[in-house]
Amino acid sequence: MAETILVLEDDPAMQSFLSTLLKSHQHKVLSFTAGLPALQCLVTEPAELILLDLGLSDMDGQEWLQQLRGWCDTPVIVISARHSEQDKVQALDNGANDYVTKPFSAAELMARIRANLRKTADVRQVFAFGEVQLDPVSRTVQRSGQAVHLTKTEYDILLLLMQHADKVLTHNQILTRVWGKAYIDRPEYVRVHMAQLRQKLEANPAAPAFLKTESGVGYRLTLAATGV
Amino acid sequence: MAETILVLEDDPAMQSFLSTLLKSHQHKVLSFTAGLPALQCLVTEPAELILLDLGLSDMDGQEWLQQLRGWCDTPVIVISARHSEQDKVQALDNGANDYVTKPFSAAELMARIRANLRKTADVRQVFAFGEVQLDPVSRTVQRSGQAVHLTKTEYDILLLLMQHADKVLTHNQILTRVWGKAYIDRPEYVRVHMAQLRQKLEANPAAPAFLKTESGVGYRLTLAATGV
DNA sequence: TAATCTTTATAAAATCTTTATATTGCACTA
DNA sequence: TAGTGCAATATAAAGATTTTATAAAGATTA
Repeated sequence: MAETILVLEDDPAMQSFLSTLLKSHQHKVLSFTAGLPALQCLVTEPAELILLDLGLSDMDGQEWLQQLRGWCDTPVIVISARHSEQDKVQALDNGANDYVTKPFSAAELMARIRANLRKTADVRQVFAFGEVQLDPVSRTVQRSGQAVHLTKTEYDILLLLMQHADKVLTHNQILTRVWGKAYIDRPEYVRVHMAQLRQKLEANPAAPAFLKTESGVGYRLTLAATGV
Repeated sequence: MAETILVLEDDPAMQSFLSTLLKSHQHKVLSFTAGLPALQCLVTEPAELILLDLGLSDMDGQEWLQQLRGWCDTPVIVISARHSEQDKVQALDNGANDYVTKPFSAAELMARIRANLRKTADVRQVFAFGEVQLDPVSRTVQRSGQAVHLTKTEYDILLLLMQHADKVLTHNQILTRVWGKAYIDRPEYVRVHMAQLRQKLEANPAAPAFLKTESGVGYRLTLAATGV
């Protein structure tokens, strides 16, 4: 499964079109027609990219974008029927990464999605920290050049942390992404597997330099080693 | 002087138009009409962004892009008279970050340039006062460039104060937002944690320059340092 | 069977709450 | 205006609680 994409689109026909298109490219799709539920979803279920139609019914799309940018820097591609220069400029200055006007070609949209995902990947292209390297293509992990065997769960957690490097992932976010929504009251699952990851990847598991605990919040993978 | 932008454009009229436009927005402009000199220039003189017209005379623009991406990940905005879907997709997949077709509006181009510069500069919305910076996306706080560890409660209080900078927040408001409505008769909770925040963030905790007490009311975060 | 995940128990760490004491701010009075 | 006393605040430190780390046993899966 490729990257998760959240689609916030009012019109059912367009929503269905986008959903089909994205799924045919192996993306996981989170579909929303109203702004508030979409924001709430993003808190627990991080997406790699957001498609936003400015014409929402429950709130203004520009406002939605501003609110989102207060805490989330996931790439946003705005899709809009509004061709006016003012709308474009406002959306881009509100933090949108791209602006596509209807009608658009499916191939172009997908290319723009790839371009914007690449950028995220560029930033996180550093699928490495300290002596550890992760190759998402082969699903393998090396430490100081030596292959390290991770179980599926361990690998999934590590990949998730790396995709959101330097950010805090809450227990709920990790549980939702790795185990599923039904597991949000089992933080001990995360703890046990984090301990395993530290055993396998940290020089001193008792004083981790990269796989950090944020007490009361969750875990964070820091790319630059920090003493304490 | 703002960011340096390299313009690779064949047509003298367009080259001159872009150059004037960019300079009027305080950018430093490196102008080229041929591909090879532009590549050579980028080796020694790094640019923050590249505007590329696909219709070059000495080589194909798509090829130029491929060559560039072999070693350089500076954002590229393609400007082209070619409206065909195939050209767009190819350019984006060759590593372009955006694609603008002629004719375009100057305001839109500038907005797209800002959007593409933003991610390089990683200019997220950060709250700041004095030497302290708070990044809500990564949930981190720095003081004079050094990471400062705040507990969950300390962070929650600081974020709340920053979201309402320069305004007074009463004990009740802070208690309600951070602990919950049941805690409105425990002002001592706030006091203890405010003292902690001052220890960690103020140069002289006993005479705070930013985290101010409003006796009998609550607390205020002032953005501009004040003596007393 | 071997590998992995789940569950449990216990120890350790981090954080929060509570308390005590010192200090400050402020209204009121002489 | 200076002084007095009360209320509000600052702060350290102890105690209590929550959260986390870790090992290891049991359950599950392939």
